[in-house]
Amino acid sequence: MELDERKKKILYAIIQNYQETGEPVGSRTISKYLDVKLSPATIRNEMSDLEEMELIVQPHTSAGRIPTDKGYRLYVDDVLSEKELPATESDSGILVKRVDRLEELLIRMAKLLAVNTNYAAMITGPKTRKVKLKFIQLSPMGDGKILAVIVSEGNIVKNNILNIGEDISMDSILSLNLLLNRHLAGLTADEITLDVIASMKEEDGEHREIINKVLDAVAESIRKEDRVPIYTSGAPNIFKYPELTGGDKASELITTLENKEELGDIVREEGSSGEGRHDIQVFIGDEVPVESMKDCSVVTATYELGDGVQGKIGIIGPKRMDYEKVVDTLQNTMSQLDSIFDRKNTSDDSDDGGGDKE
Amino acid sequence: MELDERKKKILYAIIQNYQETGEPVGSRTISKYLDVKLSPATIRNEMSDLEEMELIVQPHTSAGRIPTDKGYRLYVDDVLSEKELPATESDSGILVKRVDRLEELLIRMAKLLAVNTNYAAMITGPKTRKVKLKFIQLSPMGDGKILAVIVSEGNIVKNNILNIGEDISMDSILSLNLLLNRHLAGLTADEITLDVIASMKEEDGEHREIINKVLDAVAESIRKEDRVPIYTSGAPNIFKYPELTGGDKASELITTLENKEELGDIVREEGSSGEGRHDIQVFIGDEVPVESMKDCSVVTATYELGDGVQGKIGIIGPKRMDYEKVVDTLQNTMSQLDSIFDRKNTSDDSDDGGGDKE
DNA sequence: GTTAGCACTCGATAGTTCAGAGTGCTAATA
DNA sequence: TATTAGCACTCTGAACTATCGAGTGCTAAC
Repeated sequence: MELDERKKKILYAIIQNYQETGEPVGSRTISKYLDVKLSPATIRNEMSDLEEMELIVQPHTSAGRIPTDKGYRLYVDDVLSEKELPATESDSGILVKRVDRLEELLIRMAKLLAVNTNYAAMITGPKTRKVKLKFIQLSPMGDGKILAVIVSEGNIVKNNILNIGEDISMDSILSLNLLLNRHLAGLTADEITLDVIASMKEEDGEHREIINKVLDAVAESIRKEDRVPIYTSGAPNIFKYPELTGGDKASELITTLENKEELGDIVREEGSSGEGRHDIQVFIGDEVPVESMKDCSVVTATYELGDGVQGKIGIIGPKRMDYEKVVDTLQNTMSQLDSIFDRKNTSDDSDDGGGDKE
Repeated sequence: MELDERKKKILYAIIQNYQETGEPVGSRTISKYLDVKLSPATIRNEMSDLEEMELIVQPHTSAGRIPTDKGYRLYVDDVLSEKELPATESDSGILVKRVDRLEELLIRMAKLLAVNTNYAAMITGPKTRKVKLKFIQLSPMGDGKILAVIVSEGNIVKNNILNIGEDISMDSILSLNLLLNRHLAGLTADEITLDVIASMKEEDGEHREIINKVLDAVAESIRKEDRVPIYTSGAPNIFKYPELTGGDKASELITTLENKEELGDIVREEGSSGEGRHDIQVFIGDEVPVESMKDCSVVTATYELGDGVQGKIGIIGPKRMDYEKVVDTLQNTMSQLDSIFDRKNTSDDSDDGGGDKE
């Protein structure tokens, strides 16, 4: 069967209507909704065809129709591909201020997304293994411990406390700092191999033993960090959509969003429709690789903070989500993240750091 | 009216029964439940009295009784005051390993509490304003920025990126480091007043202007940190208690737990029943100072990581929560936190840092 | 090809009935 | 005097029924 222009129009009308109401939509409604004048009966005939094509279904006889995953897929692919890059700068300026710390920025972004879209939002930290090391700074903490501050490209700062077991002289610390930075600056975590460490060990002067210990600890702590953090926000938004809260669904969804482990499956997944810039992907219903989200759709996008530091951002909502708006919002957010980073050098004053989040 | 021993027994039986089932409990049930033999009729008479005393109520005529807030209060005060400090070391050893970073430790503790109790858990970071500064380490980052690493008593590490606007020489950094540590080490955030800063400014040698800038930035970033972070875990546990999920309750609760701001009201509150060590407090129903939690009870405790570094930990559940178990669990957790800190010096190897959480 | 008309289906809502749990009261009992 | 048995009464929740209305599919007319 052919999907002609009129059928398409009707399908989209159904999708949009269902988007707003969450109720199955009938032929009479569409008849009034469409710009061309068609009687309900005609619509019914067309609907019957659409149903045969598996683009819409009836939840039960004598209810209106709702779109199937396949119907959504068609709509999403079609409508979103026509969209130009919006390049609307909208409100970027207002939101981004006094934030210098990545973690907090990401959490804030997620929150913003959730509020703007009325869906749940998730965001991952950047994959740090591909980020270049800027410098390392060791400081003695007493008690046989050393504080290692590791700063990477993009001013991503990490603290590790190394437990060496014996105290170390100030001189050794200083020469270690020099040694480390001389060898490691500019490398990514992936590039810091055992060979590199070994060649550093060759070079050290006195205190060979303790220095080796420190080197090993530093190397390990740099290389270990492979689990990217995931933040979520707006989980309670799902309560706005009755189709997501029936039975135990709400509970399961909230659990998934709180635990976050499974969410990793989404950001790892290669979506079915790569969408140009920012690599926007749409998962609809069963396409979502998380069991508790088979009634949801997820839209993800990739942000990049220069130098290949990239992460994912995602919106989780009902299948009848407003895909257009979500994609717009995501693209906007991306632009913001990009621009924050671009003007990083000219950004304003200091801001707090520390392991706090609210 | 007098609350004699028998009435008390019946009240407690009602509370315990209701705890298990979540259903109103009738006279026949209690009659079978009690160790002494009493007919349902007798129980009914007593129940009638208890109702008059506002310790129990009927949700409707011809349903069993459920305890009122007042009834719970009596029970909690009575039962918990009789408890000895358990000093059960139980399973502390297993859980605490390879954690050296406070944030992660706290999150893990919250998760553990949530899993063990089947309620929701919250935990605050320590109040850092009262923690003594151990040392400060400045490092140049380029682009007119300086990384300030601030280490406090208890190895609480914070990074602040200071935006000075102009680059600064290595020499200046070194002398600044010396200056800062000479003046500030051992002081708490509260003690670092404008006077202290002023006296440091007096002392500097050359580059007076830029050094003043840095000093101001450092001082501000130390003093600013007054919002303690709050972590939660196990929010989805509330779905296990139907009385918390009726209507919009679940949504509101989850929202509160996600936003966390309001939770601050609980930890700030002075509870009505200070309970000896660890300062355990129980809020029942209306006593909870958060609107969306008027159907809940909250049990909080204070942990202390030596040197006055303290924070709060809390369990949020239905009013029919198992108070005894919760208090036990909290006390256990406290002991663990204490002991972690005690043996901090002998703890094992390094662990990851970074702003990650899962 | 479109539309009007009509019989039909089915879900949701409201009303009804009914069984069961639980009560309060009264009178009998120890 | 305290306890208990007995009984009438109340109320909830589940099951069942009737009804309404939205929406359909089909047929026949335009």
